[in-house]
Amino acid sequence: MPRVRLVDEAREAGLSKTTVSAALNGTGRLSPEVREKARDTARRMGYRPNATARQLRAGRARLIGYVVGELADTPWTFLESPYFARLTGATAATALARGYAVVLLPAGSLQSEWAALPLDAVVVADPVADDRIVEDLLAARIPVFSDRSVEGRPGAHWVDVDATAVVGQTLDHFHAQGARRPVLVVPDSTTRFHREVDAAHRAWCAAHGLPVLSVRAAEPGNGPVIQAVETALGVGPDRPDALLVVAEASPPLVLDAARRIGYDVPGDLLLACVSEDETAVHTEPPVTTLSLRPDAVAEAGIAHLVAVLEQGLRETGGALVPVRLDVRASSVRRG
Amino acid sequence: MPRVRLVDEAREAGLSKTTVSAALNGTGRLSPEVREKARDTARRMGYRPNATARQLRAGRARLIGYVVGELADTPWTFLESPYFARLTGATAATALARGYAVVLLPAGSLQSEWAALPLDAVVVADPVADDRIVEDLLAARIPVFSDRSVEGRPGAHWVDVDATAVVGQTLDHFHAQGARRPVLVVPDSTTRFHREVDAAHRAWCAAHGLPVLSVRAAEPGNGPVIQAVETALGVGPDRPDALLVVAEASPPLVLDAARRIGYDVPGDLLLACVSEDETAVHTEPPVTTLSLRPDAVAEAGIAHLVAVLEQGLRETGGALVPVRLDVRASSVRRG
DNA sequence: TTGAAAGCGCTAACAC
DNA sequence: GTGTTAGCGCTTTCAA
Repeated sequence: MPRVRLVDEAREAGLSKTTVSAALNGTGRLSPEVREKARDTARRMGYRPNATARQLRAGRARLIGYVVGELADTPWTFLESPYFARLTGATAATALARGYAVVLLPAGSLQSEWAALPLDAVVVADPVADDRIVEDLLAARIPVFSDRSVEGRPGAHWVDVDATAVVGQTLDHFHAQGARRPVLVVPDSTTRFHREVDAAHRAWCAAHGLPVLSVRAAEPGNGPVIQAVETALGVGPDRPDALLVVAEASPPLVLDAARRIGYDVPGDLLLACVSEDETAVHTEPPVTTLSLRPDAVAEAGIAHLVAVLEQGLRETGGALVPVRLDVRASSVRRG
Repeated sequence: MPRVRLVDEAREAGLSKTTVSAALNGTGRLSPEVREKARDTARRMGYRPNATARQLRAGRARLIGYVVGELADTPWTFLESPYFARLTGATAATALARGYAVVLLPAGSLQSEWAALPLDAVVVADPVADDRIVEDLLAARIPVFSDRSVEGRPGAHWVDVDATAVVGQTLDHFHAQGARRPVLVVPDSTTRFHREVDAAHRAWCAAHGLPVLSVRAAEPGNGPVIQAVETALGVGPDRPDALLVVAEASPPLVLDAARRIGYDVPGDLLLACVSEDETAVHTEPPVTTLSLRPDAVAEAGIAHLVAVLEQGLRETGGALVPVRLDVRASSVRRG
């Protein structure tokens, strides 16, 4: 039993394709009776327009690709990071609300994987340095939306997190709580974000006349980061009095590590993690987090994308999305 | 500058559409020179076939929808669960390898949200009880792939996790380690999986002549589950000697909770969590986990989907995917 | 107010 | 071997 087509239902209703199409789409000038009749017949026959045919006619498929760089080696691990999980969900939801569907693409996918898809644009959530995908997409004249690392390339647009604010807000908060030896833990990755955090940290310390204390985790992921935390907290006679972890590590694990080394949080050590992980709320004490606002990033990105696609917006400076510090007991001096 | 079409490049190469099409698709019988010439011209002009037109011709878009039930109230929170994160990634990767792209759909989405998409099938990862989406899809004659709860409905196919094995393997392991008062914590949800776990637990306890100890968390999510853990471990004079948490809760949080109440793990209490969360490896001691094998579920599901779509496979019994117990120090008696 | 016909870009019979 | 042609199912001028 083949699917009901527009012609089928037109014939059944004794009308023409044109009339039925207009009736169902609410276009054209038709008498109410005819419109009603067409709709009735459609319902009765279970007619559903063929999406592909419509897309062909329309010239666009309202489909956007979504690529994320892999964390560690395994593609898709990214989704296990609360930040990317939320970014992904928020992107899909926002896009859908604007009439665009999102298809998931693995990082490092080849032309052959996405060439068969009618993509209007592609969002590259976290471009991996050596990934060819951005160039390939631009060469295929598919608009790319990514982070600031694509800035300046024709056809590429960006939205990014304000890395300077990340460091500034947290260290200002530590400072206000009396900390004078804050230490930073950040992965030794080539990601633009981590480089910016590092730079912002140096600048902040210089501006405040404090020593630049920082430890780089060998790579992202809980294992290496926890190790780096242990290193950071173990240093010499002058122990740090505050710790900022910018690595999406599990807050309970970081807290446990600090305790194992003999710190009381927040007594001897103020703690804050850049993380979207809700477990931070459930530890004892709850852990202060700095949210990168994946939902806001997604919204800004999709808004930008829609503007470019639908109003042919050409050059814009991109957008820097603000972050949010959620102060909890782990970074508040008891008094 | 409009996009290069097949006709454009045919004219440029001095060939017909047919010839060029055949040359690029590797079909038909063409002289090597002609084929090469066509390919050259295509490359030179930057010709890329229009995906929508191909789909229309082919009759299918090789696009599948992917819907997940929301955890708590917020749609998309699911992605923050390591299980669903991996299931999602594995589904997308497996599907893509088979030539199908996956589009992300929010739970509870209306017809209007997916009707405009040329979906060949839809995967419903975790059907929410009162979600109309499954009926709507089936009514639209779109094949649905989901868990066992759709069993028996025409057009619906399933793959599921073996809930009995989840409970059996873990409790057998506890029992072998000498535990005689294992307690189960499971969310009080209407999810089929949780109901099955509950039933399997009763059956196992009855079969082994042990008391049925269990506590239901008010809902999924770390907060309620940790509370339930506290309740479970606090009970009366006969304290439990083993704890199984089937709720995708954060292993470090569960461990910390047990400690706060005064348990030594694994001294007084053996601990295992059903979880894909890799933080389990990094606690002290590391936490035993039972993996629901989201990657295996995805593979089985997509294999099934492809068989149905491409070989018109009709009735099959569905598949039960095995689970994997990763024994770590938290559930091994010292000594 | 309604209908006939062209055409979106591609592929595959079928003729040459 | 290569080209001509007829659609895939839909929307939309344009004519009646």
